[in-house]
Amino acid sequence: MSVKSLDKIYNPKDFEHDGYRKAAHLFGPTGTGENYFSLLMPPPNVTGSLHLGHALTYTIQDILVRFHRIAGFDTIWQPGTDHAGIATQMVVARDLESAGIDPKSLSQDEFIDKIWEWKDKSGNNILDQQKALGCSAAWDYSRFTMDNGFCESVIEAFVTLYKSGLIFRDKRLVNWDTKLKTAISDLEIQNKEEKGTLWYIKYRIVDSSDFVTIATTRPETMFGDTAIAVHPDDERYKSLIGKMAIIPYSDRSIPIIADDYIDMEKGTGCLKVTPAHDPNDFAIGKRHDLEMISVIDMDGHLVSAYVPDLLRGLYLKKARKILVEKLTEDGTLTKEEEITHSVPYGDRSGTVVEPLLTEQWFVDAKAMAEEAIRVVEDNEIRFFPDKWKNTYFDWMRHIEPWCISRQIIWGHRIPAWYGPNGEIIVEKTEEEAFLVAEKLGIQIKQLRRETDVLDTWFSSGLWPFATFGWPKENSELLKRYYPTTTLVSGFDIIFFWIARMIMMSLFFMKKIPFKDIYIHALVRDEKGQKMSKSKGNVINPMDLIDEFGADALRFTLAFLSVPGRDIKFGRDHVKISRNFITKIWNAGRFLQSKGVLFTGSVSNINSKLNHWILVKLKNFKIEINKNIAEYRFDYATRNIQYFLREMFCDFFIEAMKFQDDDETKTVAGFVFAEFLRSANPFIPFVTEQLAETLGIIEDGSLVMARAKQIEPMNLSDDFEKEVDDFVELVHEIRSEKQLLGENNEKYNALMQKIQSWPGELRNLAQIVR
RNA sequence: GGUCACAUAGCUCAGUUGGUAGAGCACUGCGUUCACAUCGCAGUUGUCACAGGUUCGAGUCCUGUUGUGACCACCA
Repeated sequence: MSVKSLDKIYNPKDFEHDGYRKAAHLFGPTGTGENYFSLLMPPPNVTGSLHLGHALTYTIQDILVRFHRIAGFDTIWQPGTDHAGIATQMVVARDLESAGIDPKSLSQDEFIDKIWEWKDKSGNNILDQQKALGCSAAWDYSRFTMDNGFCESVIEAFVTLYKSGLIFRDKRLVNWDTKLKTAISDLEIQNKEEKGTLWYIKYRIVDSSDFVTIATTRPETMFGDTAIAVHPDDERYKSLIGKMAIIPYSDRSIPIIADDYIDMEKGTGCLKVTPAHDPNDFAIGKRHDLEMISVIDMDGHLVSAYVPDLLRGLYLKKARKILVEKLTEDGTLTKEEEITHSVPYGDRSGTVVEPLLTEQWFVDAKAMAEEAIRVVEDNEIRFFPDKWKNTYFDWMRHIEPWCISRQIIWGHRIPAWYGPNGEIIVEKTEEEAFLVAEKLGIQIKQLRRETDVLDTWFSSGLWPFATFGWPKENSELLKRYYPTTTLVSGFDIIFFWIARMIMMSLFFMKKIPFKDIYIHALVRDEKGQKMSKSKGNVINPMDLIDEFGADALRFTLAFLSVPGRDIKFGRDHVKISRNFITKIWNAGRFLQSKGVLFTGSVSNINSKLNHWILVKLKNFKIEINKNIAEYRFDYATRNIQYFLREMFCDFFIEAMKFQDDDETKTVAGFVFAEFLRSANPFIPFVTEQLAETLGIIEDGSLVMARAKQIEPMNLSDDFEKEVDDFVELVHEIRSEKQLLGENNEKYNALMQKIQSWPGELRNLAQIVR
């Protein structure tokens, strides 16, 4: 509904805000002009629906984009979605199950088709919600991390990194998710504090009746032990070093070795070393060149020829229970102790993660991190707030090889082929791989294509340049909009995404991907607790938009965005914002009823009142521009409130009721129009609706998004102080009247003063009332 | 164990180079006068966590303590 007259009170439900639809074609880049502003939208997972965290991050991004667009920058806000490998595959599998379909009964291709179906449905859902929030992204340029062009980018990146020696294949200890049956990276692990048991177990010394006692929380892994380690200076065990010990229920004997890593205080001071199933033991194993014996399979069963028949093939938990019973029975287990320790869980699956020895693909992150650290040290890339760079450095300086292969089906398939004798061929296409194979004398039918896919974050890491057409040589978008200007993100993906983008961009583009990184807060509930489905305290932003309007939600989120502090979000805040937006609406109604014209030019101002409001407007614009440039959106919303309420409504509009000559009306129209422009990034729907209805912009073509910046006039501050004094006197008189009534000496004196105020302002004394 | 935050009115929070403590909500009183009751006008509310120090002067700077939270590492 388009309103010509603002004859009713603002209610978000009454307006469809079709200004958004009309302006949508203007959201893309123009490709012209000197300055550009380029912003990447962190691609939401295709599985997702909008939550308040999204609403916050998109609001901040849209504020930046609209602000720069209005200021005349050529602006691109690059949107898209992420295929989110594991997460999506899980959600779709669950969806199929609830529809009575067993995902395992589908072929791989059928399953992938189902995922694409889901993606189309879910992707649109997110898009609609982003639009409802008012996001002015370059929708026509939207990308998906698995669209055709992006697939090419990923292949190119992988092959280039491989041939540069930065991607390698290796047999290492990786985090294995026994439920999803895939490797996952260190970042995808959540450690949880848990109660557990520490078991003390005796190992007999070979050719002796003596024992050595170790303490362990995982007795079932003892069949993979290949040493017992003690500290070289430990007087208790010095004499044992070099001797052999026998693993219970096994005829296998293992050496007792000395290693500095051992802590004499912990447990018994003797550590069973299981290199294939523990990262620290793996390191010890490497140092001492120990055998690595795997006794756990990829489903989480205890397997291996070294495992006694009784336990072989059982799930770990079951095997542990039986083993502990047996050991207790025959006195090999001497002590049990309750302890709390932390246990690694898979982020997505929620099951215990097993360190397993498998062949995987890795990125040599250490090599790539060097330059990525330097650009932040040298302030080529800056964090806002600054403190986050410490978090970044901390991780980057201790970075480990990044495991990028996943044993799932939804994702970018690794472009590698294996020959019959362990040859590895990595090429962009099958044809090229075949050519290489021929040269090596390998028959094509002997080649086996890698089935693993890449970690989702490998493709997301290419987002800053792949979205703009890389590796195409002639990409105009890449030339014009890379590097991007700013990145807006939550702290939770500094490692997952931001660090990877910086490393990838520096390698492939030889230039930083963005100059500023704005890290926003986490949205919590009113009590400061994390919002989660299980707690039932999740607030759906769409409900808030329905009830209070997107403008109110946006304004609230910006208002609460204090750097370095989490947001405690309550719906009362949104209501307050809605009330303020009503205030703007009503100011517009008043001006319209006064017959104000909004297109007049302002020059040769005579009235002090008008001069005053213009100075206040100028200051307001300076302040808000400064605050947005410094990412202080909380201050900016306060600027908006203060100017509109205290300056414009409470004094200027009230004064207008006694001074409504043509000059004042022209100034009022000018000031209000300029206010709407400044507030538009925060309050797009209502400002656009008002601008259209009041004739500030041409009807039917909402070019608010491209409004010309009107340079602040060269105003002197001459009259500012006098009117400020006058305003203060008005407050003083009202206060006096309220406290002591109208018949007292002080009140009379103040009234006398205001009524004999020299010059123009005397007429405004009536404002006291 | 390491790192980083935070602690200001009943509540949520500002306080940007050290100079008489602020806003909104809540609460109290008044008010429907040419926008606005989704409102206006006016008012009440503080050992700025604690203890020291620097300074003419500290919410602000320094040290320590307590409490809360986050992240990283370790966990035999």
